[in-house]
Amino acid sequence: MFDIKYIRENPHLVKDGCKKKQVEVDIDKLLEVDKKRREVQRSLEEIKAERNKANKMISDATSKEEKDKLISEMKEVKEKHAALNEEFNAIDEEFHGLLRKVPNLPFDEVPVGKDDEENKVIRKEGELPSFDFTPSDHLDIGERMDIIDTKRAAKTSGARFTFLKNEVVLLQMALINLCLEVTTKKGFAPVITPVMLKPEMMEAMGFLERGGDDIFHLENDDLYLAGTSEQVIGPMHAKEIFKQKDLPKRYVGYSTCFRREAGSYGKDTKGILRVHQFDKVEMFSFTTPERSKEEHDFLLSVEEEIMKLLEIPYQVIDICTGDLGDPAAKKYDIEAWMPSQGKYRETHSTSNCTDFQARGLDIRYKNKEGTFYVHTLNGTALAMGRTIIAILENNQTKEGNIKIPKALHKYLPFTEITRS
RNA sequence: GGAGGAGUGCGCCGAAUCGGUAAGGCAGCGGAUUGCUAAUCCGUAGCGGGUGAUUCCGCUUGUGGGUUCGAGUCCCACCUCCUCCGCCA
Repeated sequence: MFDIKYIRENPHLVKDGCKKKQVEVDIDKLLEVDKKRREVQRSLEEIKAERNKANKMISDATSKEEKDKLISEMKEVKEKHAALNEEFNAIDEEFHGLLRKVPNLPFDEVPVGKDDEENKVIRKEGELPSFDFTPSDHLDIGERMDIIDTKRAAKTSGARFTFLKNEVVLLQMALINLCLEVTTKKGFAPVITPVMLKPEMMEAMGFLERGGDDIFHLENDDLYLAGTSEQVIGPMHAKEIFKQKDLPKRYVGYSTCFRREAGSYGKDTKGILRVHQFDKVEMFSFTTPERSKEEHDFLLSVEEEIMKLLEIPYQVIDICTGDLGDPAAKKYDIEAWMPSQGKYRETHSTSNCTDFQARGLDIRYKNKEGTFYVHTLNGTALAMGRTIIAILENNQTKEGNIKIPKALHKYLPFTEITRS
């Protein structure tokens, strides 16, 4: 949720930010409703004060006649109060409906652009592999070696599902272990999260207003399936107040993630790049506002450290305003090199959501000066499916084997995937 | 799924008769004082509104409704936790 006070004081900055994000919100209407709402609230408070006073008199009254007289007078006030209350509820609902539509604003330094075409490459790392043969794509490798089976998954579950099998299962466990080792050494507390969460929490995290189509909803129980453990780790501390000395509070979550991939029909239909279900290790930080930019750089540095350990060539992207989600003020993606496609594809994403989610979740921190909203940040430590693709494709040999990156050797009983 | 019990101000504990308008304690934080591994004393809930500022007003007893002049207290629905039964990896 965005800060209404800021909107009142800086309406054109907010309008400008919404425009940059390609989001349509009627800020003038919001301010008009806000003004009306406060007026109604004021008269409501006056009438409540009147009732409180009169009720005190009634409880202090000594004679029955006096009491009855006061009570009969109060019946009228009660009706006036009820009418006013109804008016307030209606306008309050309209107000929150409009306020919910306001996204977080991008930082000034975020490149302005319409869509992902205008994202900026910040840097490239790692050397691209050169093959003296035509590299196979991950699905060919996977089927040949019997480590990925999307055909049978289609039979059991439908399109965009997969069975991971044999060595790739152990590879995934090794990847999880590597991530947990790197992150816990840096002070992230590991957590396995629920994968279902309540509508109000999903809403507070800023995922429902736009982008709700991508989320699975369990009708019978009115619960959402998490698209990332970020959506669950934020609400973990809802309605809590941290002490400043306990910040930054860092978690590394491991969970299965679910996405409907609505609107991506026909896109990346082959293999396991874009599936309804995958596992992911996710970092999440609660910080003070002063520290959030520094924390964002830190999360990015952890992502890069893991990519370097895995020896996967990648590029870092500064996401432009039009491609930012509602809750984010700034976002970096990491894209890994996929030899079969001859391009970089997204594997990581890290966002600074400033106080946008914290306000909705009511998560604050306290110091000598007072109580303030925290900033929340998230970042992918490692998304399993896509990283597995990068490892399979970048490390294939002429003989048709897959070399495992050294950093994973200590977690595995093999250093190469082979088929004789 | 069935039966019973519970939820009180960032945290922990906890009082409030027949409905009369949220005591108190601990912790934490701020301050004072003493002076030495600490003790004592004072202050301190949050949010919203309003004001130049202070005073001030309103809301909040798990959540949302209802009854009433007035609800922590009575009624309804829901949430969470505990106990028992049933089912179950």
